[in-house]
Amino acid sequence: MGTGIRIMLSKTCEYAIRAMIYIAQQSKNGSRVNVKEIASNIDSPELFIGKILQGLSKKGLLQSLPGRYGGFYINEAEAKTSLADIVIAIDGDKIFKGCGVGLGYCSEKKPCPIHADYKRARNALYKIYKEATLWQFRESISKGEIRLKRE
Amino acid sequence: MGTGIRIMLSKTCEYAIRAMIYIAQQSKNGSRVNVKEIASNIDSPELFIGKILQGLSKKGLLQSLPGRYGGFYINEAEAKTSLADIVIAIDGDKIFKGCGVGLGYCSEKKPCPIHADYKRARNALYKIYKEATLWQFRESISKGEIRLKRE
DNA sequence: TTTAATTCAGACAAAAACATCCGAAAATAG
DNA sequence: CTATTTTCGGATGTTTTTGTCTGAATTAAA
Repeated sequence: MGTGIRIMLSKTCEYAIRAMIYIAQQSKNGSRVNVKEIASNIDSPELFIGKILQGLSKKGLLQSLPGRYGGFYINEAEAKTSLADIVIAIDGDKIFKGCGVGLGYCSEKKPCPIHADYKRARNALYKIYKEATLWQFRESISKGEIRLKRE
Repeated sequence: MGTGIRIMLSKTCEYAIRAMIYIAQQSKNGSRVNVKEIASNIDSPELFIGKILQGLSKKGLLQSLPGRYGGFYINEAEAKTSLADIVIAIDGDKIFKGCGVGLGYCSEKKPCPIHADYKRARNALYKIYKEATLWQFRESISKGEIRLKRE
């Protein structure tokens, strides 16, 4: 039927995060990567991840250079970007708020039955995404601890 | 751009949960409610919530009776249904699993950098939905503590 | 300066989620 | 039994998300 609770990412966010992690890793030695290479290394549709990165580039989350031998890269400052930053760049920050049952009026003053517990759990999740930086993932990849392909 | 992390519900789930809470409340005195009444009380598209409830009825989460003076209702046993039960009926239980970064291979043996923290937060959320029953909401509504309309 | 390889921009296309329509079957009051 | 009101089932329509195509602008090597 529907899509339900998605304590997971939209495709767009998943692709964006994986691509950013990959680019951050490849940028260590200053090299640029093009969308073809990115797509094949993170298992994503090539033209789609291109579009997504163009958007993130406009917002200053990474650098891009057109033309031959061009591509995308992430500098030292940008490697401090958190997963929460990426999510917010794509969808805005309203997704880190909101009622657990979808009631618009729900608030501290008029809480729904699960309001307090839910808020605590949701904030914990936000903290996790906020503290996870590209830099941190870069280390993990170098050690061979993680892969960016889907399987 | 995309949809991002949705620590919130799809429309379908939101409608389903609000409708179930409303029906449970109205069923206290044994009366049935029809889709028109449900839709107007929870602010949802009438024909759409009808379809959703038909599905939940088939799965045994509530009762339905066709014909004049028919409608939907929830008996005492069904009032023990949790929000997690509703979500699972609509989308299956895979949504309560899955990696926080969307990596298919991510597991205890091959964890992504946020695996452990994320799992803890996700499980806390599941617990909240699992422990929130229709019965519990029924009490809150009677006391006038919550409303089911969107605003 | 030419050429090849790339990002960029905007239109287009496909798939999934959300929502509606219509006619049939069922139930009940009168 | 009849009339009325409801759910049920399947097709259809709309909107959002996801994914693709095409051509122009950009860059640097040769």
